Amino acid sequence: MNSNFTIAVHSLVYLAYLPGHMASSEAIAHNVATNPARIRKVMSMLRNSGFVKTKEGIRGGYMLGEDPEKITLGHVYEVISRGELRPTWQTGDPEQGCPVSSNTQGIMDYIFKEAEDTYASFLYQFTVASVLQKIKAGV
Amino acid sequence: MNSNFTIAVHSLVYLAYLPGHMASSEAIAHNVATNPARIRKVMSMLRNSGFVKTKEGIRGGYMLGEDPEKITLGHVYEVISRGELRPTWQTGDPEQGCPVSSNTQGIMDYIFKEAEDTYASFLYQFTVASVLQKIKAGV
DNA sequence: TTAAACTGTACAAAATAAGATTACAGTATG
DNA sequence: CATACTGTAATCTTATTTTGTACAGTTTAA
Repeated sequence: MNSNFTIAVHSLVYLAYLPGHMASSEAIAHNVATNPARIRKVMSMLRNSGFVKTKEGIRGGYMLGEDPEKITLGHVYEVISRGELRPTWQTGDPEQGCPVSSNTQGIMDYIFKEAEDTYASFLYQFTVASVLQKIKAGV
Repeated sequence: MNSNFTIAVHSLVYLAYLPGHMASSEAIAHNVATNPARIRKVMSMLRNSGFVKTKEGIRGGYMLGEDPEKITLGHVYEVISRGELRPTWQTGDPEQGCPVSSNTQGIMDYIFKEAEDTYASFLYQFTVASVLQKIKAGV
């Protein structure tokens, strides 16, 4: 898994921290400690799902597209990182006669998919607002 | 996450498929489609946890150290991959005054840890025996 | 109508992680 | 004591992740 999910959550929390304010990719990048191009790429994905509104041109930037109480980390995860939790390396050899060699990958695919469902479900209990609250509480 | 968990499960299932039989790292590597040194590294971890018994020297190799019904994928995951599910990249900057920049990483650490607990718990429902059964059933 | 401050996107470079390969000391077996 | 194995480390190669650069397109305002 790459860190786009972390960056998405951090950026959304930052926007929730500055309500009604347009933040540029440069400002967000500085807060997140990465580069503006990467922020813009992640924000593009979030915009396609309605989590943020973007505006081009002078005085443009990003702001939340929904109430921070309504944006769950589970939903953000689905949009940004679904499918990236499992390793891409493939075990065994489909051409081998031994069923252990040829069929284990298929079972692992199933197990990884179900396990990721569990993982994503867990994340639905958190929202951008609840994360911001924890941050303010200094937990 | 690297693929050591997949390799561990595949190797254990292979050993369960050949009960009472010593398999060499070369034979396992051929079945898994990787190299013997990698198999030996993973098997070392499994041996430290009692999942397999190893024997050096001529006619040596590996065999299961427990009943395949008793080896759960959750336990194997804990031993092989615990802690590797989350990204290593760190968001924000602890030196910045803004609490969003300095505290988001801490919250993400907590969320990733809890989410991984959920992930590992899910895996406890599977055993080496149940995976082998699925393979034999051709699912 | 044009300069400035932005996003959107693509591509290349650098850094890091994962996997394969090689090597060799140590250990049983016959 | 030769052989067939494990245990482990070092190194090489490849894949992935992250960063950096560039530039076309969009909006604002003088």
